[in-house]
Amino acid sequence: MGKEIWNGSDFSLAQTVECGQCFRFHKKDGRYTVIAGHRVGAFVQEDDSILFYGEEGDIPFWRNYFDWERDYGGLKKQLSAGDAVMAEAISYAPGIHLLRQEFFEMLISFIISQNNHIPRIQGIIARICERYGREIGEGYFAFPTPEELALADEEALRRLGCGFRARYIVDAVEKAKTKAFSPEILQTLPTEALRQRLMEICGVGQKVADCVMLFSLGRYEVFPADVWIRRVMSEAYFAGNPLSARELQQAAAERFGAKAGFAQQYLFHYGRGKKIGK
DNA sequence: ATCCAGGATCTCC
DNA sequence: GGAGATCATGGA
Repeated sequence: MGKEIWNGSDFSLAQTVECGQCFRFHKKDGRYTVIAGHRVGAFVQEDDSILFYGEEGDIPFWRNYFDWERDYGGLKKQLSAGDAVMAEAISYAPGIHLLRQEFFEMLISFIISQNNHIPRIQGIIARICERYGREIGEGYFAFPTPEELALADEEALRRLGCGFRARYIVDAVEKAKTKAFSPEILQTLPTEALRQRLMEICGVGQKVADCVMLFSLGRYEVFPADVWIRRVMSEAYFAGNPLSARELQQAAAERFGAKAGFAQQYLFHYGRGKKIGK
């Protein structure tokens, strides 16, 4: 029997897990098994109640992981005010929370994400974990640490399907082993300096850096702009006209300010789900 | 089968 | 500093 570990509105387990921000979960008749770092937990949602099946001691971790303490009701109200497109995007999936994921896992995962499909990204990450991560019970594998993934050379990563991203991962792992790229040190940097530091890694451009900052370092003001976000922003606010990266970032900053990262996730899931602009 | 994906890099102007 | 080709791979 599951233990109720959360009860509240403004949260959907399915929407949060399936909106494209995390890649390691399995769904089986309404029950989501989520793997985060070296932890695995299973969850079922019944109305506003979240039931948990897993290690009792991990509950504080999962409460933080799902970002349950934040006032999403107030956040959504603020983002929707005077913005019909944003309001529609939020109503499309009003239960999305931004997960608080692990730094190294996000770094490698979003390097893999470039010019790639989400199902394929999930497959590559799963193979990396099975090959280099340690087993954490009944067929589940932790995401490898930088030291563990350092055992993989470029050729081995290519065999797992990484393609041209293999050498990017090698460089990312090499840097992630150094203190300068530890999340603790990175977290001391202001956002722009942090972005530039991450972009020192070969294969990390602004989009990947922004995803890492948003999903693992709590930089909620950043606005990762992928193909779907470009389409949605173009359709929603610029009458379908293409816009430069600078124009897009400026529009997001003006409209969404310090909450741009949340806006981005609602817009991304909405645009991708409804194939806006495609 | 052909297209394309939560882009980044390299080249060339 | 901006536009265009190129990069591996396999799901759709």
